[in-house]
Amino acid sequence: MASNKHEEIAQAAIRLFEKKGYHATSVQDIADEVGLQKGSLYHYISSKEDLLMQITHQAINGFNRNLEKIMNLQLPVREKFILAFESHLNSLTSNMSMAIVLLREAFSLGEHQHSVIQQATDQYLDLWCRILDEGLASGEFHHTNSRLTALSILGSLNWVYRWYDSNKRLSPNELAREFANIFLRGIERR
Amino acid sequence: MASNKHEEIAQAAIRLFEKKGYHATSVQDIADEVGLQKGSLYHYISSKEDLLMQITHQAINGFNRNLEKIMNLQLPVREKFILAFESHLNSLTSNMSMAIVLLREAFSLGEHQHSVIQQATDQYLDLWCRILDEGLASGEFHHTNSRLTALSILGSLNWVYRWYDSNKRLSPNELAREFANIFLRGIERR
Amino acid sequence: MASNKHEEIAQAAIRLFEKKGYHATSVQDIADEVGLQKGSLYHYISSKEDLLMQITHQAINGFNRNLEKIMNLQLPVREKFILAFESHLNSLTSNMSMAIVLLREAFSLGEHQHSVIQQATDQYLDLWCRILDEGLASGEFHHTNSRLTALSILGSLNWVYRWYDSNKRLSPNELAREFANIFLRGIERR
Amino acid sequence: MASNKHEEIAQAAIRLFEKKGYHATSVQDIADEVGLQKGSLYHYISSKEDLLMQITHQAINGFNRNLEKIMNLQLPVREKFILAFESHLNSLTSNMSMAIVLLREAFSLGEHQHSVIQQATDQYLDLWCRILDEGLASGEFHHTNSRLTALSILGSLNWVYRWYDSNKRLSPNELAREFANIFLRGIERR
DNA sequence: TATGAATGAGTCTTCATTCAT
DNA sequence: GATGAATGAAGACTCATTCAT
Repeated sequence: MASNKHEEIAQAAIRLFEKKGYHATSVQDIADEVGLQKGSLYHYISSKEDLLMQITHQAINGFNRNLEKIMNLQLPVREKFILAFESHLNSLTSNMSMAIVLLREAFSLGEHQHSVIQQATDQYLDLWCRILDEGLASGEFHHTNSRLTALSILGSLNWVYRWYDSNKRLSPNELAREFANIFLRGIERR
Repeated sequence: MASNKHEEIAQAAIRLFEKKGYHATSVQDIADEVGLQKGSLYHYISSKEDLLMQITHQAINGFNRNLEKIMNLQLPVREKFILAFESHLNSLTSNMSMAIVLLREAFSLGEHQHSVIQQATDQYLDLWCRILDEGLASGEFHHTNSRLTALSILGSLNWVYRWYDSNKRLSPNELAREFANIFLRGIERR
Repeated sequence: MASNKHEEIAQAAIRLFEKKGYHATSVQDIADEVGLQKGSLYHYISSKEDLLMQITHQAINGFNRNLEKIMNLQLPVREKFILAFESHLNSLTSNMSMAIVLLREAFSLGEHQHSVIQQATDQYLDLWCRILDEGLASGEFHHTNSRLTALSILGSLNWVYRWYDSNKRLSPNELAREFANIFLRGIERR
Repeated sequence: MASNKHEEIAQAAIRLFEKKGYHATSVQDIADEVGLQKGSLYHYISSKEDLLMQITHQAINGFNRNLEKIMNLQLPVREKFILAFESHLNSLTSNMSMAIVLLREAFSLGEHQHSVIQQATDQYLDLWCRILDEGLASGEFHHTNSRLTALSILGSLNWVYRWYDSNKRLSPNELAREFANIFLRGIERR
């Protein structure tokens, strides 16, 4: 379990990376935010990049864990499908900054680290494909290229951070249902 | 009209910004790519940020122009809708690097410049909303929150740069039709 | 008398200073090697430089003590001369790392500390001069500038750490006799 | 041919590396010495280590070149031998600072770079061995382990930087002859 | 138009040392 | 004795930009 300070630093980094971007955030900025000297940070992190890695890793893992839980439920595909939308948007909006860092800044990781995140992201895509394939197998969904459909869905959902305004009327769950409906109509057998 | 050299520089910048990201690309990198000295670049550009601005501006303008052309056609909404998908994906894939810079790096612009791009992006969203509203008015599409639907669509389409592989079987137009179908089924009246 | 821990730390420092050099060795490195925390080291040492001082001091003292013992023997100069070579190379090779730290890193000491070492080193040179002068007085050695000769000898002997390989065929005593022979022939009266 | 500024920087570095040591000399120190900003130095050097590399490389090359010239002369071995001593001490004392950097600081180079210098140093040793072998072949020198003898000689000569005071009565050539005599008597056939 | 020298602020990171617990 | 958090100065190096030639 990470020390309080470490968590505090991570949270500060998330805030700053979201607001200014990874590259535009200096280690000094983070230190200031936490009230430590630049050098002192290095008791808790090994490098700025490693900090980004931890954040993005934690973020993608959250998405994966939540979707896996849903996959394991004994429910009609249709309901799983809707829950998946809800899960994604709840993960996204409940810690929007972290999600933004994942979606926008992971690219700044070094090749190796980036590939680790990429792999976890691919896993997430697979989970979505599995839902679609289940629906196909059960006859509830008509035939589609499930990977393409999943990518379409994920695009819609991930784009949300670019425009979602949490003070607005739409709750994450409401939005999830709106989006789910569009896609459900698009793929359900009539 | 931009001199040849200026265009050459812009192209080099696009390539590099796409490959390494805006911040990770140095002015030196660009100069090397063009075969000029760092200092000489400044005869053609006023700043690195300005270069990014020009690229993103040109990119978003391309998207807007192409979609406007389609809007002005005298065609059934359904066909306009499909053409819009094709237009977007052709713009995107025909100059993927530029589109990537737009979608991924515009955020690195200063506040003011960024807001200019944002405005053009909002315009683009409006065009999509207009298509959906047209369909609603003509009775072809059933009632939806058109802005939400447009955002869903744009999310799907813009996400494409994250996974699209031009060497793969799917042409931009094929992909456009696949995506259009999903959304058409989602919003067309039965 | 130094505690065990203190000795352990000194030994670790010797190893590390020899391998990486004084400047390139961090206090952290030493702490790691001993299995202590950085902060804990300071119960045993007062500073990194002081550690170096102790090591070099101990080293040069060893050389001096051993040579003094030989000087006090009642033996023909010729034999003392040879014993001196043996003494030097035994001191050097029996704790090569320490000798290397003395010969290579003493320069990193602050001015004052360095001068203390320098003084002890000068003493060592004097002992060698005395041997040569004894030989001259007894008529065994022909006339030379004894200081110059001593410096020549010490150069030969101290250079040994740069190339001596303890796994090689040559034992320190064998090497001592080889070197002693060269110089004996060089200075002995025919 | 190196620009003036580059040479100026190298000279400043030599002075500083000699006086304070490589590690204790900061890039700032060098910049100050040359009257440039820290950053400006990097127009001329690629790194501090590279600067050290250049200096040591140039130094060892000087030693090698001079000794090679002597090797190619048509002279009795005895005279070559003496010339070699003179050559070494002239190289050493004519640019003492540079020689000191070579002898004392080359160890601070990274493994790869250090091995390059080491190789050139080994070559230099070989040249000395060849002189001794020539003397052996011609019957002028009696049988010795030439490598050991060469190492003994080089030790004597390289140690000189530790005590030689140029304001003192002894010129490099005089010193060379003193040293050469010691070793000549040590190895010449009677 | 093109150069390349120069800047100076800024980057991340390291490190010897101190000190409250 | 031992810890480990904290410091603060210093480290090498990068970079966008300017400008005299």
